[in-house]
Amino acid sequence: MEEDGYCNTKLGLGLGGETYVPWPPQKQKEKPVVRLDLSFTLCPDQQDSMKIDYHGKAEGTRFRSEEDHEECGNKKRSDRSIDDNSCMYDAGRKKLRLTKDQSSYLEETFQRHPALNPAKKHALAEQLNLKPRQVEVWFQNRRARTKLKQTEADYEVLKKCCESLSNENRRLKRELQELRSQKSGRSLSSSLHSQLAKDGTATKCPSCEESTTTDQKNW
DNA sequence: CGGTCAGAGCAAATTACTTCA
DNA sequence: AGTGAAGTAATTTGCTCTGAC
Repeated sequence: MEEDGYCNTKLGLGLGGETYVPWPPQKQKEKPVVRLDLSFTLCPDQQDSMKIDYHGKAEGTRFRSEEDHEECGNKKRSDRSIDDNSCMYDAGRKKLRLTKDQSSYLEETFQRHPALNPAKKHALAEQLNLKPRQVEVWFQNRRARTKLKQTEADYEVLKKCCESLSNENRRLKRELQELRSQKSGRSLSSSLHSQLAKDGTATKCPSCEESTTTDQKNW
């Protein structure tokens, strides 16, 4: 994207090869000139890579099909990273550790607004002396961490909910068991009768007699 | 106007490196 | 000093969306 400054990258790549090709290509049918790998055989050490943007990819460039990457110099899709990130580090992947200041500033920015637009990305990158790609990756990973944390939290809530429902279920089953045993021992009816005899206020529901038998079936 | 393509962004999964107990 | 686990930067893959042709 031009606003991302990758237009320059593409021009720069052209310099590494034979002939200059204007960007964008005049005709869509013309094969795009891709010499990214050749242009980046020399890799600066990490210190330098912090200063210079070596993103060879027009950021986010994707080969959409096998034909596509054949057209682009037989590069498999799995080789993209080499070109795309154009050897951010030496052949062996070295991992940059963000400083506390960088991390906390990114975190602060993320808390304010988790979305990242190109302008913000570049501003942050410049501010923190990082590459825009690094800022982008940080935000992607940060969103993934947030989501993971949320999933874990949700899981805990659901687990607790499940536990309490299970407990409630057990309690109700026990209660039901007790009621059944009381009924079968007629303890329920006798206690009811004695209660009636005592205060004489309760009136007996006419349906009770029959419901006793039907309830038994339903349970 | 609909189809195609390239470019960009993102999520998810994975890898690989660093740090720390 | 060696090691495994945890954290995280970076990569890969696949998908969607958008704009140009």
